[in-house]
Amino acid sequence: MGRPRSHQATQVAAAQGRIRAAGERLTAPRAAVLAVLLASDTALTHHEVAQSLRTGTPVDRVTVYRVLDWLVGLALAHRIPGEDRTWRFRANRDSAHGPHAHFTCSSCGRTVCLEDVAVPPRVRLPRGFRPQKVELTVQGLCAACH
Amino acid sequence: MGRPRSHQATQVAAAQGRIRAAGERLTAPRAAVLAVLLASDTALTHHEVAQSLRTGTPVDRVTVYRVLDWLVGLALAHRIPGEDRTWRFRANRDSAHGPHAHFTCSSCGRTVCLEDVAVPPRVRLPRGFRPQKVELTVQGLCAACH
DNA sequence: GTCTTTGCGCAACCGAATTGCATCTGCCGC
DNA sequence: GCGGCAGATGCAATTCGGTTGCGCAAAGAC
Ligand SMILES: [Mn+2]
Ligand SMILES: [Mn+2]
Ligand SMILES: [Zn+2]
Ligand SMILES: [Zn+2]
Repeated sequence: MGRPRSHQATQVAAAQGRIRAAGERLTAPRAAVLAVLLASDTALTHHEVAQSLRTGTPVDRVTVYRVLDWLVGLALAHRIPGEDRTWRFRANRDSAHGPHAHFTCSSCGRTVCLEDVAVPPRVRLPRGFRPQKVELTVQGLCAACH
Repeated sequence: MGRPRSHQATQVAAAQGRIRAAGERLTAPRAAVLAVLLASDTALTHHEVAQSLRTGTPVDRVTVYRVLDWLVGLALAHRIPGEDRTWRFRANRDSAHGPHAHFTCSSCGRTVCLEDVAVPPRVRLPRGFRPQKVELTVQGLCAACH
């Protein structure tokens, strides 16, 4: 299901380029993890990432966690909180991508970015409250599970 | 900090009334948990609820979980997903309360309902996607942590 | 008061994520 | 190319929020 395994392999070079461009230390786990994210059209859990790496470049689960965090810190990926209390990760494609909504299928768990749905720019808060981040999440059934 | 302990005690009668009105079996843990929620002006984690019950009516943690779920099922409370992967719970005050946004302080963790901020009623989804629930969460600093 | 149904407490369990620490390795300076 | 060192990895153990199974207790119907 999904695209051929080769797609992920072709993303390794792209991943290496991005890591180098960020002026960061290039390692096999980092390139491999980022390549997995780049090859996916849905946001992935750490578990799904580790699974994808089983064949080819096995990476310790802890390292997967650390690399994902590191990617988020560098803004090479973003982290999406899930109703099931697991983070999901997606590579940031274009550098000019703003905060957007997310959709999670309550049946299959697939999470996709709704890139064209911006989060409400202004929310009325109580006096003295200062906003930092706004999260807009839609739960429902995806086209496949419909 | 917060209001006097007595406030929680005064809510026990109110809690009993609500449970009876729902036609459900009345037990000490149920009334105690709901009373804690009613006495709080912020949404509480299961841990905070259990903590509140330590003195007075100690309730097993599993029972707290089950009662909270049960309250949500009866629509006597609602559950708020948190960035820190813990649910928070708040009693439903007025019967006519719709879906609303929530605010979580990234410093002290306090979560409040933004009752007057409605979630976006319509979100543009990909073809074949069917929405079920929309969650709007703001993270930032509350007045106390500002 | 008895009976049945349902909730409670306890202990064990689970999965996601984190931490501590020893070892390894990019990559900078030479 | 060749150290050397800061920083990344792997492994084991741990934390933490939440769940499950089951025997016992008690609510409330009669
Ligand atoms: Mn996204
Ligand atoms: Mn609320
Ligand atoms: Zn689906
Ligand atoms: Zn605060």
